[in-house]
Amino acid sequence: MAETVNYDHKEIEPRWQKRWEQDGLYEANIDPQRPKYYALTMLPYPSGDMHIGHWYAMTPSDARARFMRMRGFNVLFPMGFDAFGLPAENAAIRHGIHPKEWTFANVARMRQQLRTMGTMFDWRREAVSADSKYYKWSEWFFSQLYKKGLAYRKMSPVDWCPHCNTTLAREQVWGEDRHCERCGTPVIKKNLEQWFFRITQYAEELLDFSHIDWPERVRTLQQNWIGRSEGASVVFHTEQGDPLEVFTTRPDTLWGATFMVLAPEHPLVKKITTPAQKETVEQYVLQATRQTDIQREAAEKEKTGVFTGGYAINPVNQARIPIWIADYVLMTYGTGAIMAVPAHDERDFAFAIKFGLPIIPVIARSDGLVKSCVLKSEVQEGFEPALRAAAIPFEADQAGWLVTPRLDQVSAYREIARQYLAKDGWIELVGAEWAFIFGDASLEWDSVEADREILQRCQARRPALAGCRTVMEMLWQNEWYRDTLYHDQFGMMIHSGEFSGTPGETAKRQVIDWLEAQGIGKGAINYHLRDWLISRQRYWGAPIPIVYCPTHGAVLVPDDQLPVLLPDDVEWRPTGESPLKLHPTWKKTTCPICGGPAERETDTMDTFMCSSWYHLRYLSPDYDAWPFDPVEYDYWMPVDTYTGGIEHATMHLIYTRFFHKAGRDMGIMKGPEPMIQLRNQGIILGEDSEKMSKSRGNVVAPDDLVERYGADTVRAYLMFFARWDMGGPWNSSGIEGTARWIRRVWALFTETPAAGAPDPQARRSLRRKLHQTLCKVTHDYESFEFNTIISALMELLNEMYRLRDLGVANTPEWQEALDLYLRMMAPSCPHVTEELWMRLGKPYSIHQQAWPQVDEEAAAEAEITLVLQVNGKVRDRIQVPVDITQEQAQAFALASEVVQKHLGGKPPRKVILVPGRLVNIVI
RNA sequence: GCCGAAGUGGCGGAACAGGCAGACGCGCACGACUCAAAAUCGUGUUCCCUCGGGAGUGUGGGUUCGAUUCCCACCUUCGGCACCA
Repeated sequence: MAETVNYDHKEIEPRWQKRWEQDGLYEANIDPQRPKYYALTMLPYPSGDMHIGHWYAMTPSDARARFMRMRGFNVLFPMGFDAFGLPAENAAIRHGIHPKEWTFANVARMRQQLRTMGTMFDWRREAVSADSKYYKWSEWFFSQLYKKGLAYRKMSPVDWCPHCNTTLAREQVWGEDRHCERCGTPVIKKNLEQWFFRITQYAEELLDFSHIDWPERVRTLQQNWIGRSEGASVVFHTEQGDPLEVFTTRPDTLWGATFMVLAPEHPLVKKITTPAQKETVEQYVLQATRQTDIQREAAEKEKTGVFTGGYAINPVNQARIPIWIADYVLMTYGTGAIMAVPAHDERDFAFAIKFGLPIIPVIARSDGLVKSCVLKSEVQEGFEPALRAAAIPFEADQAGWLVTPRLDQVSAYREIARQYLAKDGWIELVGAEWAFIFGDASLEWDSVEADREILQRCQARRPALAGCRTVMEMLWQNEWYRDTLYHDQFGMMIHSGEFSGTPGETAKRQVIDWLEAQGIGKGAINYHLRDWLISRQRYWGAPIPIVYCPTHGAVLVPDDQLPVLLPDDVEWRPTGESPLKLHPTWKKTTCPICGGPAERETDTMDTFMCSSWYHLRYLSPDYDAWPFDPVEYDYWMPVDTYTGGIEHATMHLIYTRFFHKAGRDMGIMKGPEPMIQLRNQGIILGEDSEKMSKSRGNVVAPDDLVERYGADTVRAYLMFFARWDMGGPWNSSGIEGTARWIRRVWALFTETPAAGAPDPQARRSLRRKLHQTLCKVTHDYESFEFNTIISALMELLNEMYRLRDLGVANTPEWQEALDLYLRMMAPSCPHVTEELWMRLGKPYSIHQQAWPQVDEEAAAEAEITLVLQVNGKVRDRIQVPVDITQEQAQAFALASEVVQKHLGGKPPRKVILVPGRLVNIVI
């Protein structure tokens, strides 16, 4: 064996990287003989420098792709660049470099850095989205979507970043202050003609995750984002006779709809507003549309709104109810109009209390809570003893009684109330039971008319209530009642005509059926998901292949004229307008239909459009007849394993699914989903536990680490230092552990074995540990538990060091251990294992070797440690053969001195035997 | 407010399916080698203790012979959504 030399990553790593590239070791080609495996990791944006986060995302993914390759799969593991986007333009503005130049220089630099990681990327398949031979097909996909009616243009209020001078998609607006994802500037609303993709058409299908193995977290995020609500759409009519459709999730509360609210932008607002209200309404509308979202937020959710003067008819009970407008109703959801049920909707309740609109409870409380506050002046002597006699719970104070009858005591309580009521007094019950007991009558609070009558009677009796506009407002003044007045639970319907008494479980369904039978409404489903806004008023993106002709309107650029190329000579300084708009000639063109003069669309596409199909371009980046080579597609697709950050859950990961499904419906793609298995890595924070950022100065530069420790050490440390899906704060001293491990591997594998008489026991131990480790490492690679892979290998190494001193180093078992150890280590540390593999005289390359098979027999334990417990506490441990019988185990346990001592002569009451693990003696 | 994830030594983390808590590593302490340092190697390292033991996986309860693991309530941290009718 070669003389011992020190481990020198600087010599080893570049040498093997060069050799692998020369040999095309990682080139993946179609091979029908072998099962394919498409491993994909999210492509980076070429921001200039590789971040440790890129390494964290890519190297464990690479290790797993290598593992799959050793397991016999034909693995495709490609890489590319998501190269369009704002930072290129911002850099251009700041440093005066052309975005194209800046981007491609960064791509070149990052490509270099990526190569130092020792990954198995097949670079022949690299794709760069800003390359015209790539974006030609992004444009082509736009055309396909347009032809299919999935791309459309509309005037729409959109989020606009005043710093980036562009619109943003809903998911690119972050945080409570609604700031731009890229630059942090709070966004404003603008009304613009914009292009959208009709992703909402796929909302229902996107909720179906049955074909994919994705983390629960991602599925939940997508589910919430899509936000499906089941309910009914119900048609009200204005007094003028115009239909006014609303969506509600609670058709069972229809009888409690005491007013309606329209979004300020609602088209009917003008028509229903009465002359008297005209000015107020116009002012409110103006103010609402002018306000930015931040201003709306700043209002602390205090409800605002104005009455239009118009009325609608509630179709279930013909009640005439006022129509208001308020900005808490959004034009973008449902129909932009709601029926307000203030008794059972929190927002409507707040609005009604503020503006004095009537609130009628129509759903009974299901918790049975009933409250009745009785003032001394309202009752005669004997009230309290009567309560006591009936065992009705109450608290007394100077002013009176706070009575809380149980539901089964309510009728008894009503009787007492009637009996002891003072002249001109009244008593109310609130909560699960609503009643107003006057001397001459008990009034049901079941309609707006009843509300008025009850209020009048109360006000007549107590002038202090003169300021109250509704019964609920009166009750609301009593602090003690507050938690009992409003709820949004399902429950038995009350005050709802013939539906009163319908139980909560079936109410919704029954009302929907009835609405359908009556022809006034039907079951309906609504989604929070909005159509995907793709227009960006920027230069550095794929052009939207549309031409505007004065006679023919928006016309697609014919496929044979694609790509619409970006001009190089643009003025990119920020003006608030798209640089393409300011270009002197670029937008001037001719209409593809009539040949007359026409103008190009000057907006470009959201970069998420480009990244929605990059996994297809990788298949054949130079193919020019189609976005991808169908032969490659049929072999490689779908992606078997996709890895990347969870931050894309509601952006890229929804878009790419939509894209695939739309493509499938157009006959371009195949199968239900583009990516079968998804796994997310966590985020590495700075050593200060804060997000890494240049301004904080806590950024960990991978290049420095590679220089100092080598790529293998950095790779292993990234696998070892945390659970991969969790991430966590970086710890710079921890890497010493993996560095030491690799040095110890190197030392053991390059030393000349000492002669010695092999101990048969040690030889067996070595094989046992070796195959146990193999079993664990195999399992952990399969389930992405990278940290325990490295720790298992460290354990095995420690054991090998121990056994080496017992003379096993000259045995076949030792040779087997060296061989398997390197194979197991190869995916995580490709360079050092290749080097040691060569030094052991084995055939090039270790990365073309098969993953070893576990020898179950060798891995089996001969002896086990039997834990002896007394009353569930560990008292002793003994070594016993694995095949020991239950009786023997019990006998051994009782024979233990320590156990006997703890038994203290008492007989065991019970003995629990867990085969192969423990004996628990209960006394 | 709603939804989700996570709380284990000084630190990162481990524990298959209810059965030995703290694997592996960092750090630290002591020792060996060295003139010395680095590197390397060895030993120890949850806490308390009267050296018999006792306590201990965010907190408080519960189920069980036995709970980091299951159930209930709560606290803290992180992430997402947020006037979505």
